[in-house]
Amino acid sequence: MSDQNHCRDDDDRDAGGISDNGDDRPLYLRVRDALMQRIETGKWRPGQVIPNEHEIAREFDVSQGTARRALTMLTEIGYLTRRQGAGTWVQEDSPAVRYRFFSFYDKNNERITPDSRDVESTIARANSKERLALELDGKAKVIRITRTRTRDGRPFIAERLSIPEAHFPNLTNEDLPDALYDHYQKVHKIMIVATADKIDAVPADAPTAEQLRVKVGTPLLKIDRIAYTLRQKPVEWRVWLCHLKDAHYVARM
Amino acid sequence: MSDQNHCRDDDDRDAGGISDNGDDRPLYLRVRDALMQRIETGKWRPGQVIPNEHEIAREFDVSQGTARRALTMLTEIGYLTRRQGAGTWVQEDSPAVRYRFFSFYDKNNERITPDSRDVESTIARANSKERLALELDGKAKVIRITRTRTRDGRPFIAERLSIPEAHFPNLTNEDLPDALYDHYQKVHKIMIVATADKIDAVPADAPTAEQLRVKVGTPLLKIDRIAYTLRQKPVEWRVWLCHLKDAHYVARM
DNA sequence: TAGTGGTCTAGACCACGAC
DNA sequence: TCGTGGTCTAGACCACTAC
Repeated sequence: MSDQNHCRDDDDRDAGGISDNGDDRPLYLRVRDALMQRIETGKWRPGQVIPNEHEIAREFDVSQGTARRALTMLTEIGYLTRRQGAGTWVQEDSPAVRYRFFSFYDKNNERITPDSRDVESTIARANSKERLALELDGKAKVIRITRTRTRDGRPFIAERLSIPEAHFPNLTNEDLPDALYDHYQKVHKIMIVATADKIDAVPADAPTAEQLRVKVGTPLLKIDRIAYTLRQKPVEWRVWLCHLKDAHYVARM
Repeated sequence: MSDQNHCRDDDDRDAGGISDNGDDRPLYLRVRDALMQRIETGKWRPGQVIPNEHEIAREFDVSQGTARRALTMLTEIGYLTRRQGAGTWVQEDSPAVRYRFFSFYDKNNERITPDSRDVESTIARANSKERLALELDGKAKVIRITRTRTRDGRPFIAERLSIPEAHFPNLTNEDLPDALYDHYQKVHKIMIVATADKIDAVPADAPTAEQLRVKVGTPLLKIDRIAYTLRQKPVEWRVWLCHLKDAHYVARM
């Protein structure tokens, strides 16, 4: 705890607050991360109402303003929803949340929620591109997954992705749902909070053309994505090749 | 001013603070907008140091925390830069700022700053797509601009855009620089703070192929963008057709 | 009506930067 | 050393929601 407050009694440190354990970051960050952990580990479940800011302040032995700052940050990154007069909840686990990084919309500007098929996964030593993308050392292994994403039963995205095997033990033995980021969070306690996409247009090569049922040379949208955790660590590299008939990818700045 | 503060004297209202003038929004928003206006109108110029938060608080007759909140918001949207121990400045007018919405990078992940040529502009009654995109009524006029964006002298983007004539008087008589958003702000006091891009891959048609010096049918990246002011008003619709050899568009979420 | 989040204040100490 | 922004507190009132 900080000693900078002139009003508090320094003798009661660690009598209910969060211990500093060598963590000299500001209080609001420590409270934020402690609350975040409760959400990520499922102690506080989606949809659940959490204690009000007075109670949180008392629990961590900080002022209401500091607790509030932590809660505001968690609201901004989408972990929490707050409503004046009502309370604070963990963000609902809706399709809109599960697919919030799947930024494809149809011609009516409604979000597309895809299905998947032909899922295949293998484990291998990371190649040079994977080591660069995922910041891995020479001996690291990766899990490679390929899928065909479909929309109303028709293939529209050829997907291939790589993730560090060390972070996702046993993943190859699990049933993989369509929404992988959601799966990472629930099963592997890894939350994706940011992505960086490199985008270009490319002609379809022969295998991709067959996979997406288009002619060779058809213009495809290529999206090359790195996904990051809150600590800015890259944990997934994926490439999408998309044939978006009557649809589009949306980017906001 | 608010009456909710138990410590302040209600009789000194409007004796130096910001008047409410029917504006019942929170103080921090009123202070934010007042400061923003000074930046947008050029009263505070890029690179200039502005008064510290105590002085701003005193000027607007609010607490330091309230002034701070306004300053923090302006920092988050890129109007200001703050450095502990040093001070607060209006954001420098660098190429990185001028082209911050031009999100193209080369193969070394360095930002591309384009040139322009073959600029043409006309004024016309808005068509139905323009009325929809820019939220205009039936009689509104628009300025249409077409340009070829070049990189090291070679064309790589075919650009066409529409803006409401009412917001940009005399623009067709002005020398247009490469960075239009910067021009909008400096000359027309309209600041672009957000964009929404719809993205897809399309084959090059004949005129575009000639403009970009590629074969008909070459895959092009198509970016369909609406640009918004801080008040969420759409003020520009632009379409880019891009042939990105050894480059890519970047989107972050 | 009770309880929640939202706004606001006054004032303290700390970390950092310029001199 | 002095001035700046950054953190933190304690406590007030307001606006809204659920009961």
